[in-house]
Amino acid sequence: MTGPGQPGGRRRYHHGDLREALIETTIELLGERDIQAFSMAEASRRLGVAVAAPYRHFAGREDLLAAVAVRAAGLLGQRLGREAATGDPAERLAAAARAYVRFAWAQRPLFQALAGSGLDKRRHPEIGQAAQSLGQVFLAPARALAGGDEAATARLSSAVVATAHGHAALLLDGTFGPGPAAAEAVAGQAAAAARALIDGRAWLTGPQHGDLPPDSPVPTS
Amino acid sequence: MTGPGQPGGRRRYHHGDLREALIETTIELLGERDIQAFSMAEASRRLGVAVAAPYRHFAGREDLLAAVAVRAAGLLGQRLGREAATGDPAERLAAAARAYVRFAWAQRPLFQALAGSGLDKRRHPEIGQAAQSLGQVFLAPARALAGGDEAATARLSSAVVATAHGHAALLLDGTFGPGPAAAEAVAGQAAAAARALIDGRAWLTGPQHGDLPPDSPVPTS
DNA sequence: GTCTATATATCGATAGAC
DNA sequence: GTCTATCGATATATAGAC
Repeated sequence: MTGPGQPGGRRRYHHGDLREALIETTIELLGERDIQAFSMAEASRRLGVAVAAPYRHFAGREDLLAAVAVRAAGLLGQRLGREAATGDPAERLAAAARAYVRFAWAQRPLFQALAGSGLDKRRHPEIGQAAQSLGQVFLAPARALAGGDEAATARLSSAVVATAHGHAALLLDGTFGPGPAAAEAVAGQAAAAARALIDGRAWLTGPQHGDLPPDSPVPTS
Repeated sequence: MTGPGQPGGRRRYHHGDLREALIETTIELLGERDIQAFSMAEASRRLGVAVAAPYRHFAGREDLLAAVAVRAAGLLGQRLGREAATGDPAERLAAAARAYVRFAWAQRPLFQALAGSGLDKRRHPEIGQAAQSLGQVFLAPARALAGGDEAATARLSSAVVATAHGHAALLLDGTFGPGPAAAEAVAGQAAAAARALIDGRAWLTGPQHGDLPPDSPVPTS
């Protein structure tokens, strides 16, 4: 769909769904440079539209990134549901942790829009809403392991989510070393850590620590 | 030390250590607005110097933020060393995880400069270097628990660091709910998760997963 | 309704004067 | 070591063409 060589860059967009084109181009750009360096102007330039055109569809840079984050939450939810669908509860929880890290690596730009964009969650409740269903993938097997105790369920689920998130964040960080070789190893580490947490979950369900809110399972900025 | 009311903002700096003043003002600004919104110009304005002055001391925005990150690594290392100094190895590891989360909450701007600034680690090796000593606080007790097995030591230490980091990131994210009430509860959760990981560490030391680099313990961007 | 053209303001960074 | 002046790039807002 690239138009004939206009001066000043490829013009892949003519007239159509600019909103959708902007989301796709943003994902593309997030894969090339840091999310902090993303700009509406560059997205406009790549699409061959005026820099002001996106403001007809998004109030600003934050709104566009929030739309990408919502999309990321949906895709991550699909992947978690797919990879953590079978097995006993412990296996499903470990598979969810592994899938979380795998998604962060394979879809780095999307994951960063969801969990590393610094978006203010209160100004973009649609992200938290889209992420809410993600938490169910962790909560359901945790509930089975906690034997119906909702407080214990929340603590186990939160611990596994935090562990998976921490592994993903440090992997993208380069803390676990460069290169794709580390990715699958870290995903396996996250799954193993989840199994370890399950084995030692008596520490999590003890009465010595303050309660956590029961519905707080997913990163959003 | 505020000078007499000059027009256009408080002038706290006259002639002296501009480099140090910039680092302190940057930390102050990071506490007021998002790190993404930090600008050299605003730091200059607040100090009452020209916008070009900082470039005598820092090559650019990234260099200034990297200097703040190095300072953050030092302070975090001090706090970890202080709070994880006593007790048996399991207690020290759990205390390190708790202290990690507490630092992230209490020194949010510094922690974000260290772990959430998106700095390219390869372009700022001094950050990784400053963070290296941090890893020792986790590695030493992990080594005692792993009985001298270096691969097992690295896996246990990495898992605890990742879990602590995940709890800290989601806490700052707002995922665990707003307000300072959540902070200490999450810190306790991270400590409990560390104990659970230790209890279930047989899962981490199994031969079924790929090795991780033995010296990769700390977040840097 | 959708997009272009344009104006204003701010930021990062550089060059040269003091 | 700091300032003035300036450049290029950017976000935002407005007015008007299609």
